[in-house]
Amino acid sequence: MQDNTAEKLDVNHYLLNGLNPEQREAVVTLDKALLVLSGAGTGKTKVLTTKIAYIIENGYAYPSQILAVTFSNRAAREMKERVFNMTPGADAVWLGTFHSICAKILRSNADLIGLSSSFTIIDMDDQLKLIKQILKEMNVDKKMANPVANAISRWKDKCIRPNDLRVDVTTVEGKVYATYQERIFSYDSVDFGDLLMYVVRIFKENSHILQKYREKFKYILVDEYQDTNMSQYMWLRMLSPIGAGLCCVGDDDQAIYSWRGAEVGNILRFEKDFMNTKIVRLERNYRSVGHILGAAASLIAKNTTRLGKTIWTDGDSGEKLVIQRAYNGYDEAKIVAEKIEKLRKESVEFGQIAVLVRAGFQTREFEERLIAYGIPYKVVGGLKFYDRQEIKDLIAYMRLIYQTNDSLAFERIINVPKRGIGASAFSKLHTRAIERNISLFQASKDMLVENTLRPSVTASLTTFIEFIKSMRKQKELSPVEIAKAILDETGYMRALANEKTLESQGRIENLKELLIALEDFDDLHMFIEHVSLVTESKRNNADEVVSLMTLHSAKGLEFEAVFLAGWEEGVFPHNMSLQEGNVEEERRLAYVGITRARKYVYITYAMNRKVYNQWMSNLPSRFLAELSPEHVVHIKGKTVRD
DNA sequence: CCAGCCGGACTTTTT
DNA sequence: GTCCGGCTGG
Repeated sequence: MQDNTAEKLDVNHYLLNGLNPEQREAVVTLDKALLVLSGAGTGKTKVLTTKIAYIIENGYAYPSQILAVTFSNRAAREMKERVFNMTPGADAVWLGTFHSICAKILRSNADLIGLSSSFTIIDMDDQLKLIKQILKEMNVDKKMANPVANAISRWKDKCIRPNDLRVDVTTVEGKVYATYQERIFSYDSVDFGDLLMYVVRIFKENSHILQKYREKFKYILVDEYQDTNMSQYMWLRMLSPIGAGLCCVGDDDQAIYSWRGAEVGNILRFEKDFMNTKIVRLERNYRSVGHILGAAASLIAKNTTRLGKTIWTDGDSGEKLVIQRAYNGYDEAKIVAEKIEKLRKESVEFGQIAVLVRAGFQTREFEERLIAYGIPYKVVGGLKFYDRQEIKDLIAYMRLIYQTNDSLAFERIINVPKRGIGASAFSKLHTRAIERNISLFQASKDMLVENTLRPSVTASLTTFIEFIKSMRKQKELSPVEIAKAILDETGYMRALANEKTLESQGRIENLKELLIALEDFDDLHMFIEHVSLVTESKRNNADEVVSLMTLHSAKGLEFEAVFLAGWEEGVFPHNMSLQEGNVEEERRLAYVGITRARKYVYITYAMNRKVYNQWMSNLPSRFLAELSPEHVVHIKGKTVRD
């Protein structure tokens, strides 16, 4: 345009270096609603990060005018790191998960919903507790808690509120939903689904707010678009009604979250939804050898509802996929462990090896074998650091100190460590809180004034309440100091130390670890926000250990060698999916699994397997037959038994 | 109120 | 098998 064109071209040139033509096109296309269909291993993160840098470096927008949303914290972190390396000033970019971005927006507009800006974000644990509570009041079997929690989440995924006609109030789920929503609101809390639902509602009901954000975000980038649910879609459509400046990256072949409310339809419908759209396909794969890509392509081709794309490489065809039959689950784990040892001798690092399974519980059998073989491993996505009992206890104290209305936190710790306030005393407090629609903390204070509780309960409840109050007063304390005071003054640490078991030892270690992590935070609120939204601990990344995880949590990762275990009908594809008639999603899961590998894929299946303490024989997974024969080798061989 | 024992349910995937 | 929750006796 002007005299600085040459300079701009130089900048462009520098950033676009090393991109293939399609990637380049995806980066420089800014004036259209752009959908980047990005096959596995085709460099979508590279495109996204380069695009952000490109926008900033060329001055098309200020960093703060760019919104980039991902699904996982891992993806957000990776993107942040890579963008920062490319361009300074990128820290002003609104880059984060859907949930963290929404939390940010909701905090600055909480009053419009009737929440305080310091509302609490509750996790699934609290959610389930609350639902169980409500079920108990309704005299319904607690077994319903999980189905109810699920139903509520699915409604929220679609921005359906309790009074919506689509909620059938004659069902348990519908009834609980209304009470649940009232109760959680009275606690000044929101759950994951609320984060999106409330922001959508704010946008809908306050056009000036929506307008503000629309003007603010000149460019919106969305990662894993195939996994967006209805409320995320509504959210995006409101922020970018015609799709100007919108760039969605995704792969319909890797849509594996329908059970969580994701709608593949969103990506399939892209061209109809927005004006002036453009689709760029990234098909050139830089990750895997030819046989792996060939096998993956032949499998996914069996799906009927796809936009269609074929990943390819001009690199080596490499080794064929190995399919091996095992006599039973035990043998399967043994085969895998032995093969891992062999790979290690061929100098494949442990950190470059992953064992992927369909369901979380399947990791146990492999853990046992790996321990027996002395192979170091980690279970990814299993018990998360912030999910551990002792960590949640400590955080509950901090939550209560920060926000005394947080009755879920109150309930968690009122008798932890044991201070003689058991079920009966608690139930009195709870009843009072419900009757007057006040927090448990307030109810406690009231009942202490009335002095209607048993003397021993009065004494310890007073101590507890006073402790919380005094911590609240000491504003100058840092989060670490607060945490130390909690562990000390409540006797929590002492109680643990007295147990002297291996388990309590580990818990103490975990708490110490948390204290170290706490040093990164200057105020309590920042830390609480962090733990509410970030479920994984960032460490353990560089460990040279074998990764054990579900296919779902493997998405976005890559390894030199990948073991895909339990390929049997009923296990994978899973029975539930078969019943729901959702085999295509299982097939996509298989596709995701295979494409995690750079060089080696080993697929195993067991003829017999113990489920619920009962032996079952399963047929080999249908997916095995769907892999094009030219890319695989079968080893039916001997059954290895001890 | 609490510790310890017993019986049943559990297993799809998670921000 | 294991974990959780309910029941019972101290």
